[in-house]
Amino acid sequence: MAETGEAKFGKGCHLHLIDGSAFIFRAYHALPPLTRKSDGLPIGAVAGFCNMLQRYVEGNTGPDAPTHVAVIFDYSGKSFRNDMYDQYKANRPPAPEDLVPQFPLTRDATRAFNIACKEIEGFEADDIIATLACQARDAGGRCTIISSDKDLMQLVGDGVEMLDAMKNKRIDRDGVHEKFGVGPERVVDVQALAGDSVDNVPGAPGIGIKTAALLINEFGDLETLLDRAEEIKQPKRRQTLIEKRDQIELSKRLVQLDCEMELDFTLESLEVQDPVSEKLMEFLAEMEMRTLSKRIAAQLGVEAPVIAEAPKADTAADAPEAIPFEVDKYQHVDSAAELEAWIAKAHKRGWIAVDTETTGLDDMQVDLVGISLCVEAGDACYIPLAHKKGDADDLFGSDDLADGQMNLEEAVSMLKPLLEDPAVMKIFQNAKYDCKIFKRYGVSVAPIDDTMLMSYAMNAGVHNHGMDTLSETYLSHKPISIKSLLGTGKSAITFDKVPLEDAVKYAAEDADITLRLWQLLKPQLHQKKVTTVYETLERPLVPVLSEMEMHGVLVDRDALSRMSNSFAQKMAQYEAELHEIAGKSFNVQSPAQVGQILFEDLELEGGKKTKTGQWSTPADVLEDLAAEHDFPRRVLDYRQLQKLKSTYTDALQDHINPDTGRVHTSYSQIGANTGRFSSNDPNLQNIPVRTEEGRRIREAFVAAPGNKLIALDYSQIELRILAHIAGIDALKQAFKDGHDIHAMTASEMFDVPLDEMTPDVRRQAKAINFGVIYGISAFGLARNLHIPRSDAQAFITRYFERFPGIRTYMDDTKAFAKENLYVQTLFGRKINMPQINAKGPHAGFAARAAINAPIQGTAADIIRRAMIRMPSAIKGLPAKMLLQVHDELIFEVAEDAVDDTIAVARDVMQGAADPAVKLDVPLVVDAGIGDNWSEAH
DNA sequence: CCTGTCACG
DNA sequence: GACGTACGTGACAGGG
Repeated sequence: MAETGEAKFGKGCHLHLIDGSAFIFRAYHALPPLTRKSDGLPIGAVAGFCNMLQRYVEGNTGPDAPTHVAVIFDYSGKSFRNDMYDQYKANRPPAPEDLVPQFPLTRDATRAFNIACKEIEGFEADDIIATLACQARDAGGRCTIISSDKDLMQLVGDGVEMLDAMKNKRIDRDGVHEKFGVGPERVVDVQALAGDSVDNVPGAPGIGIKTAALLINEFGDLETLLDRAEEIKQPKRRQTLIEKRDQIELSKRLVQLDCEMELDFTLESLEVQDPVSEKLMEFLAEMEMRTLSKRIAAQLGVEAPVIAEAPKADTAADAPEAIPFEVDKYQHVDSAAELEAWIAKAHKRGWIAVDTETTGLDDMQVDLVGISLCVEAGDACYIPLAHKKGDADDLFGSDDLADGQMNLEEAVSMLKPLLEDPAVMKIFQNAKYDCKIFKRYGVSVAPIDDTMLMSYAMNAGVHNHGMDTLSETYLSHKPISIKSLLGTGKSAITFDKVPLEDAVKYAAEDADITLRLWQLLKPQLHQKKVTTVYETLERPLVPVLSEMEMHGVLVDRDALSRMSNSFAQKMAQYEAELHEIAGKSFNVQSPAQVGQILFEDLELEGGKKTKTGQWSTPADVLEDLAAEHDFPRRVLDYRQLQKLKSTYTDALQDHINPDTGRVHTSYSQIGANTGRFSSNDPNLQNIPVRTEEGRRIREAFVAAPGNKLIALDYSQIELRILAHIAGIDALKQAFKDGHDIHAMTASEMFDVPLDEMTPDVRRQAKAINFGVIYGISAFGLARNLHIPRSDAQAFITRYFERFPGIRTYMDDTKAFAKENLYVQTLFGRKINMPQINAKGPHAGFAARAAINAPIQGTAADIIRRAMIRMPSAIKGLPAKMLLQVHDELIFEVAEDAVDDTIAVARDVMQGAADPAVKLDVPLVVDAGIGDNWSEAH
């Protein structure tokens, strides 16, 4: 194998840069829509792409053969050029549906060919190509750009040439002159004038390439031409150049490629590598490309893989020869040489399963204890790094490190290049946790796959997605329990106290299981048609959420502490009053004791018992009783303060991280079956807002000095989605016209003209609108509005008369769910409904969930898409995305960038459904600014 | 560990 | 005809 990364790129070196996107699109259009036999995954473009790569590799002989090579891809999403001109590439149609899942596969293909594969967020492939070509030229080497894209022609010259792979034609200075009528250094000037309808570069109207070249050749360059435009003889042309000067200058900036990007890799790292036949054959076999694998096998002189005709096995039960779990075979790695061998294995294979062991569960505070790796099922290792010496005499163990461990810094620095290598897939169970740990040790892990997220994309609603569940379900294997190593409760130890021998078995097994799950689940994504969901709505969120969580939000501890004290005083007073009224001392915090006093001592009417036989004392019951007696009112007052104090003003202080001084929640992508996130430790998605007292807690969430908090929230997003999905013209029109949707509903239902609308009528309509989203029932509506059930039923009947499409949507959705056992969002997320055909009391429950899930889930998908695009959109602004609360995003922004950030973030949020889904209703985002969350909201 | 209660969208 | 229901979450306290 070639030695990597040492020989300096310079004279005699020849860099090949392949325009990956051009390859993909050419392959896609050149081939019929082939699909993988076993599961129907579209692979036409991948097959064509592999073919082209193979032909390219085969042709690499003779004087033009490269010493260095990379395939460069466009990073999906917007580039920095959209910041200059928001219409840039705006009339590009979205990629065809069956091409989208093939994009990541072409990256996999490139890695399988052992060719470097590069893409950088916020930049186009052309800019990376430009930067590398310039670097190669400046180092005295040659560069060949394999592309026929005219935008790249500006780079030609001084050792840089282009190669049109289709026509096998080299393009040098003369070739560029032939195309543009000017030399490479003036190409951008011609393009600036001629514009480009494909990329939506405006240019000068009425001027094409021919005229542009004429003008440039006459005046020398664009700047001179524009300065001396008065001298142009043709009146029309003269006028255009004078009037459209700004537009032309913008066009030049748009077509000018960036030669000075900061790259996180060097030319040397692109050195040509020998093909690794196992890796390539594995990939081709997975894609079930028989002909191509035979051809390439023959070329490499290896055995072609046997590709079965039958579909792949689904679960362990179907797998004929499952490799057994043998924990005694796992390797204990304690030397650099052993670790080096594992790293080499991973490079050769192109993937590796990784798991970290730490001293606890808080990824912002715990220490790394060890790392386990697995490349082949059954063959895993554990690298203990910070285990403590066990000391039989000392109950508390020892602070000394145990023997048989590598130095932590050394191991991490050895693993860093592998973990950051774009050509090697890193596989995790719950990647966010491990990635955050690694980030704290200076490693930015990418690319990643996550078996937990795969399971969620396929089986949300069917089972949970923890490793134990997945292992038992899919591998028929019960993993070693962590409790058996750590114990439980007060006597539990941390992982660094676990003896090495036990730790190796447990930790390596986790990596082994993760790898096996990945091998099993990854192909199932296609079978279940959720590859796009996984690739576009799940996996890209891992780095986004990691960054938000690690940044955290600033909380004013003193403000919380003052509130706690004030609440405590009031509570003591209320407690005394309650004891006085009851005539005895009791625990106000015990619902059982409160119930006894209410319904037995005070003999109030209307009490109900819970299923455990206790008196039930929820707020709405106490609210009703408050009309007759002071006692229930005071209990409500007490409970409110108790809630605010224990859950918020006290608990939040404990969550302030001592190192950062900020609060770092953790979001769970799999927390809700609908696609919503959940937030925990602490939950920052349920900070009070509905009462005056509660809102004061939001005042304690503050911006750092010199900054503001801004909050952007989707207005009525679920109702808008309902209007779209159910196709309700009246609702859609009202949203388009920007009308008050609840007033409009009320007007329709009760025949009240809008200008005679009363707040109460509007309030009732609002309750009905929300009821519809939840799968309305007369009981629920009646309880919410405090009206008789018959009245509620009449409202609902009336509503369905006026909006028959809503009933159709509900009926259709229920029918779909019963038939398919799942429902779907507009973006293809599946929410499984295994209970939908259950009889008995659960039936109504499942039906309402089925009605709600596509609406709530589509809204969740939309804000997920916005969040994924946000980091690149706000890059360059002094702004950080901090929090998500279902339909709201909160940012911390330097004061002078508040307006810019709102403009950019609002654009991203309002356009988040595009281009995958064209909504019939506009999405509207409201924004607030403040020194704290209360002001911003 | 489960239940009841209540905070949010 | 009765039953029990608005959809989705997480945290805390009480009590066994």
